[in-house]
Amino acid sequence: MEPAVRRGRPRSEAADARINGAALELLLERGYDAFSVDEVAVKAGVAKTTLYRRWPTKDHLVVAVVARMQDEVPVEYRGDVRADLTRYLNAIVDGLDRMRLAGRPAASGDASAGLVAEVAAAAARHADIGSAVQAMFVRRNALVLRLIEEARDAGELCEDVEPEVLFDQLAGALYYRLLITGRPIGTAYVDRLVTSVLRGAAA
Amino acid sequence: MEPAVRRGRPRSEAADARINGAALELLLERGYDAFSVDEVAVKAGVAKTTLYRRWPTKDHLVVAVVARMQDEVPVEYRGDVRADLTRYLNAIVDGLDRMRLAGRPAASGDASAGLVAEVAAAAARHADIGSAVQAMFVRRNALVLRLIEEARDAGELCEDVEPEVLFDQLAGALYYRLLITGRPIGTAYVDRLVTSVLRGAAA
DNA sequence: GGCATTACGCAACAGCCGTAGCGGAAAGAC
DNA sequence: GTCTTTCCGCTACGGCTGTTGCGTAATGCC
Repeated sequence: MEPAVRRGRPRSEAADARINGAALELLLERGYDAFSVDEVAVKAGVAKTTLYRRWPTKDHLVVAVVARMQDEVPVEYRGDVRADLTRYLNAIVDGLDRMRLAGRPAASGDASAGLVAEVAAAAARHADIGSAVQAMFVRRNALVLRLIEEARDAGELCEDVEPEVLFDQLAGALYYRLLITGRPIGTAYVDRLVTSVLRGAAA
Repeated sequence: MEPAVRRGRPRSEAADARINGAALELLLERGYDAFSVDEVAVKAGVAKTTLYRRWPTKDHLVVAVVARMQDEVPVEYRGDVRADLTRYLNAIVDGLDRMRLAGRPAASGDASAGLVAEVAAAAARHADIGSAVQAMFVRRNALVLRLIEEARDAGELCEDVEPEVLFDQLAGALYYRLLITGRPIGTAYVDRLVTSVLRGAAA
């Protein structure tokens, strides 16, 4: 894809590192609105044009920062769909929780959409971000879809279960509560959700 | 709540009407980014300060415009949960579809988050918008929760079904596809979704 | 070494958001 | 009628986003 060796002067990796550090720090402590590209440039000791040479808009920068703080969630079928899905969903919730903004104390259990909502909005605003976000979720979800298929093949789930729909029910409920209704998401809710979803799918 | 009679000079209702018209038109044809408060003021023939006297930020104005284009979705239990829920969810999808931006052709069936994502982001940015949005959804969803309860009491659903969780699965899947994965949402998908959800809940 | 290419820092700019101050207009309160 | 309160239009402003132009630095290619 990308030519390994590019023609002119190479990008300063030191600048990359300083920008990433400054942007991450400022984004978490300020939130999207008060997060300013100018300030990132100053804090990183870099000209603003250097930032815009890497990301065409503030949205692209923010999404890149958020994407970088996403770590892999282990997905593995260990022979118990209920336990495996519960573990996975709880990991997702933890990941979302870690993306809460520093400023907002977020009364315990409160679902603070924070940066997730900004990423969704950025995806809606810019087609290229939308494609990238979708691709990321397709890749992540593929593992869970395989897990569901394995559980079905192992006889834990009905033959005619639709993995995609089943997963939409699980993940959708979480994101719906996070982004729309703002209701709390705890381990108790995850348990209730998995119970409700699996009741119709269990063999 | 609000004092019916206020003290000083009353707000110009003519200005209200012109602002609403101009804002709605410009928002739909431009999208959130290119939608400019200055331009609304010019198009409405009104000073910018008149706008900011009504809405403290651009986000508040946008959310107000979007809220005004939401019409009531009829919810009624007619004795067939599957049909009733399917009808309701399809109405939701239609409503979301109507909020698509004029500019984006949205390849048939494509879920274009458009303004929905912006409202979610605005809710995450401003606590007062968040509260208002949540209250709106609580009110809307209350009708569907009652529908589910009636169906349960009528013996169509299990005794121990949890209406809130069940509804999260349904609505969540739709918004998840719309906002996150961007996968298409059609009547066929709604059918598959309702089938999957009701299978575990049916008595 | 010389050339094309790309990155860097710096400065200036247009457009937008949101605020502040002003004179004047339209209502209620007395 | 007078006073107070609130709205209106106007102007100006600070801060942010994103762009442009310029001189300079670093790399590959010949």
